Amino acid sequence: MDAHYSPRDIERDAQQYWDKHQCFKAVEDANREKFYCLSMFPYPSGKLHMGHVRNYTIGDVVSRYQRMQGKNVMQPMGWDAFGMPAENAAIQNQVPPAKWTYQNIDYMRNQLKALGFAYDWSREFATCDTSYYRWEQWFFTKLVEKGLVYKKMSTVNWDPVDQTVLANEQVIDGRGWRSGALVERKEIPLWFLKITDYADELLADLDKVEWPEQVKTMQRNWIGKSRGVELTFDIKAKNGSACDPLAVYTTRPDTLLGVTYVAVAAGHPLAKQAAEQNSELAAFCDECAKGGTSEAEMATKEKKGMLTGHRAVHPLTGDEVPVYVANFVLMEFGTGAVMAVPGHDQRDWEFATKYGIAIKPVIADESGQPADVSEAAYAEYGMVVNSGEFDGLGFEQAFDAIAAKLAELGRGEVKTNYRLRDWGVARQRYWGAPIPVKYGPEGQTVPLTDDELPVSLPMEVTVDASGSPLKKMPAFSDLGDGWTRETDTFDTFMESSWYYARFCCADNTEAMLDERANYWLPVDLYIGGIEHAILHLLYARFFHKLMRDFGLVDSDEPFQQLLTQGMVIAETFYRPTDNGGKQWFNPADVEVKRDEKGRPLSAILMSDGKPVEMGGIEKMSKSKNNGVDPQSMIDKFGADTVRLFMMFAAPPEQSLEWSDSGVEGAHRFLKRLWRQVNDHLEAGTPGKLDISALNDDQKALRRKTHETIKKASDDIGRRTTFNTAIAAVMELSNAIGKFDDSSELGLAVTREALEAGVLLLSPITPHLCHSLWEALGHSGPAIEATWPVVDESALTRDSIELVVQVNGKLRARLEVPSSADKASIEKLAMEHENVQRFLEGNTVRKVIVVPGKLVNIVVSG
RNA sequence: GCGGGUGUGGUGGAAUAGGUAGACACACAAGACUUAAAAUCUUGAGGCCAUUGGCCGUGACGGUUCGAGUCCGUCCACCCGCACCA
Repeated sequence: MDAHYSPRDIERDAQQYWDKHQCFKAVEDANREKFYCLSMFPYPSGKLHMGHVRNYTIGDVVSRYQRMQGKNVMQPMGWDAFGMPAENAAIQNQVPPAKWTYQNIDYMRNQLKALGFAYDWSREFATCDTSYYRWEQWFFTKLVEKGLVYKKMSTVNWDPVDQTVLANEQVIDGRGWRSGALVERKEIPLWFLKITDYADELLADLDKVEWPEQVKTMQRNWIGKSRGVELTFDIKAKNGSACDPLAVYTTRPDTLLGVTYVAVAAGHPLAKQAAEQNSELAAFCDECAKGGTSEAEMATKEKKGMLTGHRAVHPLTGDEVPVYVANFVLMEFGTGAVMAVPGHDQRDWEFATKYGIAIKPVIADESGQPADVSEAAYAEYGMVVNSGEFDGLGFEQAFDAIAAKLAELGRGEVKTNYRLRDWGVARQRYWGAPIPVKYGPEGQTVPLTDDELPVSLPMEVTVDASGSPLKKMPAFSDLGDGWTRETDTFDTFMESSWYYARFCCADNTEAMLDERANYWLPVDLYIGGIEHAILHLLYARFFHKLMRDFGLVDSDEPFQQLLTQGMVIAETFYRPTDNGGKQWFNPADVEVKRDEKGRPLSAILMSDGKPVEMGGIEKMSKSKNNGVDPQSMIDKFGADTVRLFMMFAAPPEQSLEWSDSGVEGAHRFLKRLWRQVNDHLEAGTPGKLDISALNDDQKALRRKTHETIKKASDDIGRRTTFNTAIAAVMELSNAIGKFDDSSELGLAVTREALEAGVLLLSPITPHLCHSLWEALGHSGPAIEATWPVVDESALTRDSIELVVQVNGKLRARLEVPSSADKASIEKLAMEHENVQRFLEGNTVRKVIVVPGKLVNIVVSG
């Protein structure tokens, strides 16, 4: 072998070998246990960033490990290719989105190949391929037939200057990112999928998957199943005209007697009616329509309200309470109105305090007295008070009694509610899959038939910032005879909701899915960023159930096990632009000045030497331009070093602030391992590994070898903590370095240690290990080798170290025979000189012996 | 604001079921090799005091326990998500 480690050559050779032998082509085989390992496919934004490298290395390590366990592994890769950045690039650089996207794909595919990921490239596709989205269009028309699709009015962010719909991301401080205009909320008709029909199953089936508990919790909270009461207040209109009763939903009917006002959304009929004769109120309602639609924006903005002049009649007491319009109540959530109990809801309390509305406590605190609500609301459950016939009841009894009373009066009923809302899938954008619907001259809405599909997106297009280009293309939208085509396209979450299934049979031109999907599904391990914990994963679960109910797949859930990778985050840098926006600069182009403790103080752009603002540390993204391109690191150190360093930096689930200091250390380790194998081969030919003839040092190294196999197997196979597996192999390498024995037996022990180290590392640094395995004289490639097996007999020790504590503080270390019993350990511990010092003048109360670990002597004076 | 998470040396992190805090690295320092540098190798190191050793120390403050980085409570900081970024 070459005495010098040259990644460029060995990585090329290994990749050529895998390619030539089609090592990673996955073939269905009913007789073998399958393992479908999937990493979330990337948006082709231009270049890979470190978050991708982390994600895909994790997937590759697990795939290669499972392969060495004898599984039939499938690891595909593709492109989540529709989305806004392609349109933004088109506006900026006049490149058609398709061209831009496919160019990016070509570049990024090469980067993935250079990193040596074990993908079955024969299954690759991009979601912007007509051959992919045509099946999505087809499936959508089937969902329309099943009644799972409907159209309704919905609110979007409207930029009045650019005359276009904005994504939430494009609304910054309530203004359009490009125009700087104040964003308005606008109602337009949009297509929805009935995900709420599946809310209960989506909740219940979380119990069937092996996902991190935190992700399940987030999904449960998102679905937000609650039991409450929907009730109505009669309305006495200001001008005496007739009004429909006002419906509200509450999970706290026990506090019903504490209602002191009700609030409605600005778009609520009651608000509109009141505003007709009240210009001040009309102005307030207009103001409520300003700003973005995101929930975060709603929840953080100042709570404001205004009296409508209407009065609401309490359904139980008959008391009248005022009706407000409030900017935090939204028409599309629930009934568009809320009852307010300022005594027992903090938001209501703040609103009541601001507008001088009465606050009435109707729940007792721990003392049994009405809760003190003078400083804050009391939101705990407790005994009902100040509520007439319901006084003295607890939460459950009060809930039931008040619900029963309302039902008896015909004023309300118990209702299960979900926070989850139906999925709006229509986007007013060009670069997405066209929604396969047409509209007739008499206002008909008709899904396209099979022979009218697919609807291909026109590729020749001019994109500007003002609305969807499809709307301006009669060649696309005008079907003749008064018929027009839908110009909205699908939410890109649609494509990412079923791509995992299409990978199983990506070459099928006759059907969306075939039997191969049932061979591979569910995905055994799905790996991706924690930022997808709710939306993408929930939509994909929903889509899977839709496909199941359509007979396309057998399973209930798409992803059996989930590994949520922590974000790779980096500092962001920007300069304000003239229209109030921000121009973001890449960390690679910025120099940061730090104080003596390493904290960043200020930053300058290297190209002009002028300062830039620091925008905080955030996940690497295209929009904030803080993605670090791995390419220069690959070029300098090779793929194995980048993979090793990435896996060594932190455990997968932890977020990771990017810094490339330390990458040299990872490279140094690989060079050392290379040299160790080389030195070993030059030292002579090992003899037979005669275990019974080993001396103490040989036994010690052999024990280290098998301890390492044990730890690394557990770390990779069960814990997925690759950093500790790498540390263990580094320890083994250090032990080999200190082991100086070139006897035949010594070389045999070293050989066993080196071979174990090479195989344990091979999922992480596959190219290097491919070469080393060959150099160690094996005829088959490392990827065909089986995972090393622990020899339990090598793990035994003659003596072990125990620590002795007195009152929990470490006072001595003892070397005792492994066979020592508790009594003799206790005796040895007591006799230790330093322990004696702390026992002196004290009485021993208790001695705790934890076998193999420690002795704790509890004393008191 | 709401939901979910994280917080350990100068830095990344380790401690897996409540039992030795700081494994393994990075950076740093000293030494070896070298005309020199790089590379490589050896050694050192949480802080404070000290001779064996001691005291303090895992974001802050409390609690449970023989024993807490780990469990519980309150608070602080940061990260992720909040339905049109993907």
